[in-house]
Amino acid sequence: MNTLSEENYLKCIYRLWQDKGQKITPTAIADSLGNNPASVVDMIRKLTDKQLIVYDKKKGVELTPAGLKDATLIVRRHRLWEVFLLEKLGYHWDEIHDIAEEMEHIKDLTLADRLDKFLGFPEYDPHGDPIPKANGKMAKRYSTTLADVKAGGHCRVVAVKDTTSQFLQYLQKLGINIGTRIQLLEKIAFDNSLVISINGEEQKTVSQKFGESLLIDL
Amino acid sequence: MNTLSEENYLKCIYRLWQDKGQKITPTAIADSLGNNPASVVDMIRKLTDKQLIVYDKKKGVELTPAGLKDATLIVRRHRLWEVFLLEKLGYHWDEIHDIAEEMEHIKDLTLADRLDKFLGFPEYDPHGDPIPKANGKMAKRYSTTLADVKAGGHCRVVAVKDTTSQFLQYLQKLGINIGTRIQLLEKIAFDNSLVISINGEEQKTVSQKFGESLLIDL
DNA sequence: TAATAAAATTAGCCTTGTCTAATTTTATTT
DNA sequence: AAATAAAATTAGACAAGGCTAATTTTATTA
Repeated sequence: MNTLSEENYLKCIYRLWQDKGQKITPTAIADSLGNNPASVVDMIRKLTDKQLIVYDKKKGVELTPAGLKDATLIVRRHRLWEVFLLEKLGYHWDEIHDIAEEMEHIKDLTLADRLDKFLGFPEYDPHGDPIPKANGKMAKRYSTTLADVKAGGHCRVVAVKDTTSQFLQYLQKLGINIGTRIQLLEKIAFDNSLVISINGEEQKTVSQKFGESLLIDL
Repeated sequence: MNTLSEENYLKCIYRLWQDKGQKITPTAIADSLGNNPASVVDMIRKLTDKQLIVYDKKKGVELTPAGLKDATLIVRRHRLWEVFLLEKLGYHWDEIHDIAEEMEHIKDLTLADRLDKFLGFPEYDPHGDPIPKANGKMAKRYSTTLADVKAGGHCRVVAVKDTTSQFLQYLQKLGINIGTRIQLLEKIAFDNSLVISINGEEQKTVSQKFGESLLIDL
């Protein structure tokens, strides 16, 4: 059984691994969790002792099969609770992440599976992230962002890479949801700002950071 | 905001206060939580500093209005989650207490109210305990136990005072649920054992402890 | 009331998970 | 390759929340 902290580290490592497939360093983990690198080094030792990760100076941190299993279950619970909070309790898009952050740690062997069934076995959570199945498999993860689209190209929003309420509320204000169609009218060479048309309506300009936070399907 | 530990102490004090209306001593709290009295003394200091309790050697520990409010909310959340786990996720009577014990600590301002609405504003939880309303008020709590019934008397089970799986599974085995009708046929003078007839069927003998754990309405 | 038992409290220690500051190792740049 | 910058690590500290052992209070009983 893992502690709350251990679970948060596992989830963080899992996310970093999925996000980039790059080397996961103590500093990267520290930045991601807002912790001090010294604390991360301590936890790396603990998780290594528990055989949930392997740490190699060259390769960085990697999840072992056992660690991946644990991390996947945490992510599964997180995303299922997000669906529950939105669909059953009527929360908004931008309110659910932090609550699910707490609920994902509820430990009961059958809870995730029961919740999954109760919700009708959803494939994606409200942010467009695929929900791992009981066996660990999950639907396709999209990786192309709005920033990757060529000028003139059309696309459809399928997920958000950033689940902060700042970003989600901004999206709401712009009228963007999962499924919204966007045309990229122009890329401003100076700062990579993007001029877009949302659902065929009047054009708006958004930043490069914005574009990189929106996952799309062409 | 209270820590997990503080919340558990508040809930414990609330329960002891409701159970007996007796003086709540450090030892009583320690016994109830399975902690050492020394630890309890530490926490009494913390909760006193936060003005959630008042401790007087003569009167014992008492919740302040602020402490009562916090404790009531924790109990409200616990009992609502129990209803959810039983009714929506299909858990059994004896499985829900421990899970709700974790879920009651999820902190979100509107969560309890949304859950309450989603569940249809239940008055009682699956163990027959009244669920505090958003304003802190709650339906009647029963206090008469099967052990209080006179020989020959009839009664109806309305709640359980003990929510351990040991007790609940025993009840299940005997075919006793909330609403079950019981006739007390005889009290054995020697050890206060109770000879009962469940739903008018063949008689069974149960202990005094058993009788004191079952709340009934005459 | 004195003796004894029980309860409460204090003192000091432990573990978890965090931190800062100092040091060592590794990378990068000149 | 040497100098410098960045990253990793170690050492030592701290807060929370628990413990044991010892001591002081408070109750109870002879």
